[in-house]
Amino acid sequence: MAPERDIPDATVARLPVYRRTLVGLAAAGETTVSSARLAELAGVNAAKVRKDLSRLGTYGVRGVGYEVENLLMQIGEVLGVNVDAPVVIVGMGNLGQALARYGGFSTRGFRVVALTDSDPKKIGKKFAGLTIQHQDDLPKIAKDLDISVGIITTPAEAAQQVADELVAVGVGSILNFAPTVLNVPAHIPIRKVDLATELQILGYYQHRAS
Amino acid sequence: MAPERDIPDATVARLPVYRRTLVGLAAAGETTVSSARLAELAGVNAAKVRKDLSRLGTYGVRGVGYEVENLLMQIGEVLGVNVDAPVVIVGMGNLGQALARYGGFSTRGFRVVALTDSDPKKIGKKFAGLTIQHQDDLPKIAKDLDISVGIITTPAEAAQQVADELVAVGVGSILNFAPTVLNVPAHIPIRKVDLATELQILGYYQHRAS
DNA sequence: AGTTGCTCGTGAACACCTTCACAAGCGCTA
DNA sequence: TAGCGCTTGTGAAGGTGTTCACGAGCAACT
Repeated sequence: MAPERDIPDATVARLPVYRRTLVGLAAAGETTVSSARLAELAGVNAAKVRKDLSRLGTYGVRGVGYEVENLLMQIGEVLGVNVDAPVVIVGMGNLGQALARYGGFSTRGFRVVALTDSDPKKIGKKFAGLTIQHQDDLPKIAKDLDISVGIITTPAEAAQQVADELVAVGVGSILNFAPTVLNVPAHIPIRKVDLATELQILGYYQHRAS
Repeated sequence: MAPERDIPDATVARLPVYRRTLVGLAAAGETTVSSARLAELAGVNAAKVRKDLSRLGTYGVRGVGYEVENLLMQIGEVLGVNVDAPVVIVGMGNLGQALARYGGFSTRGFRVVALTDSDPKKIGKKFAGLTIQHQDDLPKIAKDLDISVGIITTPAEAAQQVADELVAVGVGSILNFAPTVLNVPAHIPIRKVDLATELQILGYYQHRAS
C-alpha cells in the first residue's frame, strides 16, 4: 500500500509543488506531461523531477511522459492528502484570524475544525463559522474532534507552552508561526514559518548585490 | 567593511535565528555566550554554530566564548538589518491585512510603508495607519517611498503579474505568499512562504510514522 | 610559571543533493 | 518489421552541507 519508504527530505518538500502544478494541468484538460514540461512549470530541473518521481515507485512511459491523473493520485497517497486531517489553530491574533479564514487548506486534506486562545475577551467570537474556545479546553476539543495537526500563532513567549499542550493531547504534527525555537519529542514532525526570518534572508542577498 | 563574501546559503538561513537568540540573551543581561549554549537555544549543532560564525570573519575567544553585543552587530551588518528597508504589501486580503498589522518587522530593519490592492472597494481603507492604494499607482509609490521589498499576498492567478510590476519599478527583493511559482530575473532574490505546502510536508512525515 | 579546565577554529570524513549524460524503451509511421 | 523521434530511469560525477575530533589558545588559580 505504502508506495515507497524513505523518500529524501528534499524530494518530499517538492512534492506539494508538483501536485499543485498537476492540478492545474488536469484542470486545463492535459492528460500526460513530460518531465521537461513539469519541471518548467514547477521551476526546477528536469532530471530532478524524474529522480523525484522515480522515488514514488511511479513509472512514466518513455517517449510519452507521465499520466497526470495517475501521478496526482500517487503523490496524494504519499502526502496523505486523501485522509482528512482535523486542524486546530492556537492563538487568534491577526495571523490566526487570517489563517482561519484562509480557504486553501481544504482541498489539500486539511480542515480547520477548532480555534483557541487564552484571552477571555476573544472567547466566543466567531471566525469562518467556528467559535473561539479557551485554550484550557484543548484536551476536550482534541478528544472530541480527533485533532491531528496544531498550528501555533501565539506570541513567542507562549509558544513552547502551547506546543507542550498540543503534544500532550496527542497532536500528530505542528506548524509553528511563532518566532522561536520549539522543543518537541523527536517523533512529532514540526515545521516553522517565520516571516521576519524570511525577510532577513532576503536582506542578505539584496544587501550583498550592491 | 563587508565582513566576508560568499556565505553559504545554509548559513545565511540560520543567521536570523542566531540573531533572535542573541537579542534574547542580551536582554537577559548576558555578555558572552559559548557555541554550545547558543546551539542549544537555536536548536542546532554546536560545531555548526562555530562554523557558521567563522564565516562572518567573527572571532570568539577560546576558553570564553563569543561576545553577545559584538556578534549581534556583525550579524546585523551581514543581514543588512541596520539599513532601513521600505516594504510594500500587495494584496489586502486576509493575509495581507494580518501582515500589515504585524509588528515584528520594524525591529529587524523592515518597515511597511505602503499597501496596495486592485479591488476598488478596498482602496482608501486603512490598516495600521496606512491607506490602501490602487496597484496601478505602484510606480509612483515606489518612486516616492523608495520601496525596497515587495510582499505578494494576492491570489495565485495575479501573482506573476504583480511580480513583474514589482520588478519593473525596481524593487530589490520579493517575498511571495501566493501558492505559485514566480519567474523573476536572476538578480532579484525571491523567497516563498506557502502554508498549504508546509502542511502537506508535515502530512507526509505524520502519515509515514503510522 | 605551571597546571587545569574550558572553548574556539578547522581539517577531514561523511552524508545528502543536484546535475549530467546516455542507454533503454515506447509509439508512430511506412 | 524496421526505423525514427522522443522521453524516461539511472549510474556517475560534482557540489553543498553536516558532523566529528582534536590541536591551539585563553583565563583562572596556585
